[in-house]
Amino acid sequence: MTDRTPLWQAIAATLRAEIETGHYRPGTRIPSEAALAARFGVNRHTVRHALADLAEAGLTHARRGAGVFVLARPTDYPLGRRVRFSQNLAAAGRSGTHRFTRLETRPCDAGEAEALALTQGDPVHLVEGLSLADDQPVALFRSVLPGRLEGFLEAARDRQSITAALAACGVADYTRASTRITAKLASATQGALLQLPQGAPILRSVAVNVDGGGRPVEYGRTWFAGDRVSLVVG
Amino acid sequence: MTDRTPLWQAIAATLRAEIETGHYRPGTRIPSEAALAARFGVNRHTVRHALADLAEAGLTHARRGAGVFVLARPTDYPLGRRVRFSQNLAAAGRSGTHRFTRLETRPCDAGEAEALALTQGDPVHLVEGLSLADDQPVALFRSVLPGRLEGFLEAARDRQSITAALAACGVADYTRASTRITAKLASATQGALLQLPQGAPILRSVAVNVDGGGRPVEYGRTWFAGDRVSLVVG
DNA sequence: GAGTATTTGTCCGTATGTATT
DNA sequence: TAATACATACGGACAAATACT
Repeated sequence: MTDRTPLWQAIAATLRAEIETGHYRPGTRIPSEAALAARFGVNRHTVRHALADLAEAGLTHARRGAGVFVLARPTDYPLGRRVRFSQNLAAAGRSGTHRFTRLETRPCDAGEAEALALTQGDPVHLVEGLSLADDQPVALFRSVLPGRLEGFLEAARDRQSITAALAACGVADYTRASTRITAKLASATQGALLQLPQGAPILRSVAVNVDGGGRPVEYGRTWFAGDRVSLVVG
Repeated sequence: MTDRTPLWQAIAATLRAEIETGHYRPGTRIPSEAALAARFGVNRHTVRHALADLAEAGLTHARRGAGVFVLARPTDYPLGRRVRFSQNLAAAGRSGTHRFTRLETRPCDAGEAEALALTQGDPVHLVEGLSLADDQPVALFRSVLPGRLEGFLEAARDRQSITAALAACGVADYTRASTRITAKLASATQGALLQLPQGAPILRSVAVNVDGGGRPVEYGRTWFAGDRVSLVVG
């Protein structure tokens, strides 16, 4: 019985298995195209065809002059009605932390006013920061909360958690009213903060969270490193 | 009472309103920075600050040497447990259609086998196509379905609908088991099909749909034009 | 900083088997 | 059957980015 599966598919399957069993670990380099061609006894182009398949599936990424690297499997980031950022990464088996880079109270602009059902110029609390998974930046966030929540900023600074700070302000529970997700390209500053090249793909999510009574309590925008995160729905 | 809202915010709000009321239509150019500066009686840099705000919000896009253009409002694409592609765009008040570009049955590869709980080489039906909203391409999709669904391809061709074809094969209802969303850059071919430049941001969603008994019936991958679609959760 | 070797990306070509017309 | 198109596989050459000395 002749084997009719193309060579490149067989090679791709072999490499895929070796990545998934951990023989080639995330972040490490796999052998060069020339080395793989020698190992499988095929032409370099045949190896390239297989590698293209892996890259298309998001398993590897080639850097010219450097080699082909195994990508970390994107951190799953569940999106549900009752999702807390800090819990997500913990659930994914990663050490998830975040750093607040800005905490202030100021008048809101038109967009923020619309999202939070306020009128322009009303005071809002602003929290900006950076989410890290295993010490690697995965997301930038900017949360805007209505100014009626007195003492929110201090609570956020002390507890280093938006959820805990909301609880301290009497908002014990809140749910995700809606989330919009679009793809953008990283700006220079976003790229610098997320340690991505400018022009790298990022996911922008815009979410409005409401309290038990349906009143908006948080207008959050988050920019995820597109290749380090996958948002999971359902 | 003195007005304490910054000039640039007032200008941004004015332009935002003019875009949203349709005074400036998607795809068209808004007046030059110099013209806007003259209109509002401010320095060009103040106008630039306002325009930067609009661009950051995804309303406009500046092209050096050409001008500032109004972007089409992204089509909202709800993601729920029981979501049908064709219904989405209709619900968004747009004329949503899709064209199938490929219909065939062939042995599955390793990744498809894992997603559908099959073994590699088992026959699967493949449906590829293009989703259009108002005659503008918004998404590419590739659905893979287990080969045990006899007559699926013919049903899909006749009815031009995956949902209807599944119903014809006895799968009356199916739900979204999980969806993963990541951001990628458009490849050359994706860009050509979606009428986007290569390197434009796209959303890749990978979904597995299951029948009532929890058996996988569809492994669908969709690539959305990142700036023409926003996925809505909740 | 300069120079060299390595590695991937892209192009040229050739040949063969398979499926479609 | 013949012509055509397509996928697969191999070989070579050079460019571009990177790594290393």
